Amino acid sequence: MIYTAQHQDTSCSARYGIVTTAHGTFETPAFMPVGTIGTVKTLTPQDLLDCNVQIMLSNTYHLYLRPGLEILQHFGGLHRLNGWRGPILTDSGGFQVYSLDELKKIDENGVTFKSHWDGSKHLFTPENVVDTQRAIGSDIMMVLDYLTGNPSEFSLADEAHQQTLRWAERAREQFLNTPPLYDYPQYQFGIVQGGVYDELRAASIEGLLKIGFDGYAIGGLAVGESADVRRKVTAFCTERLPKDYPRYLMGVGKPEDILDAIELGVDMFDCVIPSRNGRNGSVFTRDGRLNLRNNKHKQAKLPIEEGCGCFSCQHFSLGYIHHMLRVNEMLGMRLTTLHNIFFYQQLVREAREAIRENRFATHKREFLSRYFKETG
RNA sequence: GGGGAGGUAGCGAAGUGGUUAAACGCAGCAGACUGUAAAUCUGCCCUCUAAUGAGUUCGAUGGUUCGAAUCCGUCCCUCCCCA
Repeated sequence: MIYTAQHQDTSCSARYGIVTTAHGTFETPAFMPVGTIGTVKTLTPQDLLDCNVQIMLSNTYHLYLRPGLEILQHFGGLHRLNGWRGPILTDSGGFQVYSLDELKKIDENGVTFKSHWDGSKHLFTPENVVDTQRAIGSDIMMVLDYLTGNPSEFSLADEAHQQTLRWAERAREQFLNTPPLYDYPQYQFGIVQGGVYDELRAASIEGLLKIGFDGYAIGGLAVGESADVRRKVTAFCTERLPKDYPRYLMGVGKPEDILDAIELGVDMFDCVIPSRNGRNGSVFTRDGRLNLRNNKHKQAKLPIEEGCGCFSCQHFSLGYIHHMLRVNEMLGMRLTTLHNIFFYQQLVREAREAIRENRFATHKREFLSRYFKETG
């Protein structure tokens, strides 16, 4: 049991907890920045610590292709390769089934990808994805799942969820029958699929619980559906997932999406938004989103956000970061990424505080009211 | 003084008689980004219009032609080579 419940908010379903892994603990609700190929782009592990990151995410598909299993094992796992000594969760490559749509082929055995690097073919099975994550040495590994976009027809969503479930069973068996390659335990999460259909989500959860995992993820959301539908499906799932296991909403999301899901009882999140949007010049503040490349910021002497404790805001003006971005200096992307990751960590940190004080529902309302308020 | 090349929208640069308000790139203006094929992608970018649409353009001017950025004359201006 890796999840320790600490406090249940009395104003909603939000909860505060601690997850324990071989590389340390992290508090939930937690946000995991995405370091697909082994790094959160532009940041060092020390930067992540400075942003108060407690766990990062990486990707099995990408690491398998490069640097490859041999190198990963040569170094003794991803932690030793990339220098991040805290917990790491690896996605299975399941999302690539969705995002690399034209480069994949699915059958009962698994997924065949055409590498986006060189076009070479690679078979991913539920079993070898576990093996790969053993080589990576991630603290939490995800099962290989089959993800379709929303809306998907019932029949397709049904097929994907059933395939995911059969794969989950094989993945769990492989996990239980293989030892870790390094000297610490790893854990494995199952993934709920079923599109926007309650009936399928219910069946998916039932199947996963029967197999039994160390945590449960809600997959197949934030892939086209409206926020209302996402909220509805998320609520349906969190109500049925066991209380003593971590719940992870995969790929979500915007600050408002994360707060929504926390309120419904989700514990873990990951999303490329803070890092990718940062690189693209978009930053988050309490008063909403800002596009730093916009001309109106040229002369700004204040930091991105007054009072923000991040490295960027402590040392640089918005006008300077604007300039860095305009001239395509790497520092610009680094400073926006630093700010956004810090902002996201602050978002969940404040959520945790609010939960412990039984005021999360109010906290969320107040946050969103300011965040979406039109200023000027 | 002699010989050669050229002047196209903010810049660079296509186009050399009609489907050209004029390719493309850059710059500029905005928008998007949800388990990262993303330092990416979209849209706008002569003037007026919310839009449909209208108006004025390809150094200047005068011609040829049903029709010209594209052909001819004259002029202005750049750059290169030789003296």
